[in-house]
Amino acid sequence: MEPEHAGYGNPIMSTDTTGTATRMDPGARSGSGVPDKPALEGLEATWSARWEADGTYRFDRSADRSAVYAIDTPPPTVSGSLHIGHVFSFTHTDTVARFHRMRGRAVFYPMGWDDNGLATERRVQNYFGVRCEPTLPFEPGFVPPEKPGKEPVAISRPNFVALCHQLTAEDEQVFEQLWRTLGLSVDWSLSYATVSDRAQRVSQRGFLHLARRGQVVQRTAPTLWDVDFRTAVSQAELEDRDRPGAYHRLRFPKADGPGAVDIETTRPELLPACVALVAHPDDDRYRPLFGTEVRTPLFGVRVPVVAHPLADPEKGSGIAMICTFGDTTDVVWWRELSLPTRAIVGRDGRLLPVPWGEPGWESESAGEAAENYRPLVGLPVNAAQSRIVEALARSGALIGDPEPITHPVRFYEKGERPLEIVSSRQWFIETLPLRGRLLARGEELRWHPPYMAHRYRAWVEGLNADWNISRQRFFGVPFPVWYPVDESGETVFERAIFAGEDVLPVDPSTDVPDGYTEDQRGQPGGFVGDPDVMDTWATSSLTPQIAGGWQEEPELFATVFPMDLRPQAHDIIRTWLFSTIVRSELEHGTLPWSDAAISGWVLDPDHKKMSKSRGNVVTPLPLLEQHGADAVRYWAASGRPGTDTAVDESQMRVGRRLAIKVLNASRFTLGRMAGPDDTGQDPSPAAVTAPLDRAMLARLAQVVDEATAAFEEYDYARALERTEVFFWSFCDDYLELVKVRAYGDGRDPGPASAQAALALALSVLLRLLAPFLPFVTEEVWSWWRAGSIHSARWPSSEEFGVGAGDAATGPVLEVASEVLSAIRRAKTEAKRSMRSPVATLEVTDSADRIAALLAAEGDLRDAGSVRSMATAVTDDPSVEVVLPDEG
RNA sequence: GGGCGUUUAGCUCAGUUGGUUAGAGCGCAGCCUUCACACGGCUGAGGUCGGAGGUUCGAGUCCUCUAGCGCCCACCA
Repeated sequence: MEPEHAGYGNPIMSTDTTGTATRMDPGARSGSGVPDKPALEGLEATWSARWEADGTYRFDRSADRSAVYAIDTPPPTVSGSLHIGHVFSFTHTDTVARFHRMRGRAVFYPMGWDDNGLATERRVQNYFGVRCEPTLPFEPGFVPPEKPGKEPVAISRPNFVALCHQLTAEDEQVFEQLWRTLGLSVDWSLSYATVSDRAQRVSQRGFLHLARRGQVVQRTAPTLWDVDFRTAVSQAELEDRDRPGAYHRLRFPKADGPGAVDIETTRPELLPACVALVAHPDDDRYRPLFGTEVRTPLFGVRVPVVAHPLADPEKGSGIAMICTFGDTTDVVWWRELSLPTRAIVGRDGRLLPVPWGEPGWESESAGEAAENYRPLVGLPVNAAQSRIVEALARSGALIGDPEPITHPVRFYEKGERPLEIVSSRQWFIETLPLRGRLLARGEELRWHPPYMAHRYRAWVEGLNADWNISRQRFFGVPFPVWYPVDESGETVFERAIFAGEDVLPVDPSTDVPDGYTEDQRGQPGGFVGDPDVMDTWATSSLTPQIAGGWQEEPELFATVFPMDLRPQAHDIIRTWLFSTIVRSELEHGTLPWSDAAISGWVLDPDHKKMSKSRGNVVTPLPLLEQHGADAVRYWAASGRPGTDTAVDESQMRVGRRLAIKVLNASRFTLGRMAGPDDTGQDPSPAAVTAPLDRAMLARLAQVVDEATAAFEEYDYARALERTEVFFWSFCDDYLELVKVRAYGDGRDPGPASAQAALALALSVLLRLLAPFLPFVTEEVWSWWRAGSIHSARWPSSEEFGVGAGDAATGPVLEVASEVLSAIRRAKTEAKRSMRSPVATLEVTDSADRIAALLAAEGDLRDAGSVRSMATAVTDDPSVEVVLPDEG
């Protein structure tokens, strides 16, 4: 029993007033609290409300660390649409949470909302028809247009942020309702949002700690840049997309003397930004050129021919132009070869005006260069390319026709145009020096399934840049930093003024650093706030600290950190999982959790990846309404850990059938008992004496062990499968076999044994199924037990004691079931009713199996309506069923 | 280019240290209006386990090679 949750009482008394569809008129019930027509409809509403009211899933803060099971829940992006994938992976986590709760752990299972970042900004822009214009003043009482107009309304940053908060709050309500309907055993009192003050404090404090230790640095460096969003992005947010392009063969005349060098490029528009040509040091074709100079066509700039091992002799002409900056290889070359910078692409993706002939832009024909460049200024890179190719063709520097190719191009994962690389000032967490330690943490973490560790390792080994955490956006956690402005009005970035930890969170655009006053903002001798916000992962990487109350609730944090489980999907190993390990390593010198359970994707019914552009995204609510939460959970829990799984409504129908079977089999089982179960306790296994009953319990004990072992390894799918297989055979065979005997008055050893076995098995089976089907199991539990099944203890095979079978009773259930099947087969082939009698039954088999059969003879004869039965021991097993003549 | 996963009945998938005639559900067919369940039950027909080779008394299960599918990573001129 579970004395701490004895408050449920009997639902006949306590929930009839709710008038839910499952509740029949009390008069229609059988005596023991079992409804006559049990049904699934309405269970979600009834029980989710009840769990909330009773605090069934409330985390026990007084628990000892060793008794705590803490989950670092993935905060869903509330600005995204509800997605069946959420239901899938959150169900997996929930089954694990319920398992550990039933095993007696205090489960720390918070819900987080990721309402940070670009996704929210975009949704707010579209939803309200507004755009953020940071130069505008705050407008108190601003109300957005009822319907978004054609032209977005420009509003101030504070107004924009307010709308972000408003919309995310509404979205969070929708999500929470979905989660409650799905039956997640979350402690809703622990919810957090990534833009909350608390999350901002943690983010800013984490940043300040890094800054104090010199682990975050500000640098002006070539930065991956999305020209549409006008923000920097990090390596983790890149993705490659195949795009059409073309090799253009360009001729560079030698600067001194006759001759020329031909190179190939897909980005001829970057020719004005060319700072060198590069070939492999061992490439004999170009070796004589190393150390010499060539002139860029059209612009007449002298650039050196240099050697670097990254140049691939096989690619193109084997010699490439280095521009500042076309891609990340250019950055490597530029850095390692100490080349000058000639940047021509602005932050808006258009070509900048440049001073030909002046320092850095020396040209042997500056006038001509300026003439050739002028038409390009202000053009987007694509248009500039067309224009410059025309000019190159006219000048004779373009050799042959461009050769179309398809090649991978870097994009921001949420972006629509290829990334450019611009030089800008950004905050970086220095991850490159950490690689060794991060790899070791990856080894230390227990991955489920284990092969997911490869993805992490590949990512860490492939790191080529520190983590840029600055974003030039509006809605996010600001950096708690200001900079002095010197007397000449220049910002002195080198002397950053950090906020004190006691005043967090701060917004440097409205708060003032110590020693200054607001009227000094932006003035010579005054200060300016850091205009950027943090990368969304800079906050999400701290979810264990945010949820666990780091530095705010020290006792809580000590109790839950390091956490036990990080559940997440495999697509964000390189972002969320990686960045969380980085932050924990730097701040705490430990893993943030011991285990990571990686779930797969949900694919559409045709096994295609779901995406908005394909229009095949499946929303969960209609499925929950049609099939019921337990059924949808059944489908989700059938997906093996880490495996991509298709939306499969037929699986949901199977789940629904299972849930209904639980209702009916429970009703039947409880109806077999001599009277209402007035003890509220499982019967003693000692009461189970009949060999068939003992054999059934022995098999069930194995199932308990298997399910427990599977859950301990996070293999909820196996636990479900083992339980389910047993449950169906329990219904189809065992229940049929004991049906008649269990009708007895309970005083004979036979009926008493059957009734005890039924009650014990039902109690165990409901508990095994509770993590998967929380609603229907709770409903049935409420018919005959006090308290929530979800606070009941997980079954253990030790509970069965003497009830667990021994070798002698082992095959009884198996043999009896097989012979019963043979009887059914005979009746089916003869097209008889299953109730029709069997005249004689003759069974031959080995001595052991015949003995087992005889041990269940009475049950078998009852179940099969067998009039006469004969057995013989032979080496040739057979079952002969003789039906009486018809009529 | 490197790596990971996957390939078992029409479909979706189990198959845990290699061991008797390869399992389930769905779908399909037939039967049963059975007193827990027609949102049901029973029974049945369907695979030789992607391909080739090897190890072994014995392989879906281990090894090698190979093909298809999916994914991850990569310096993408």
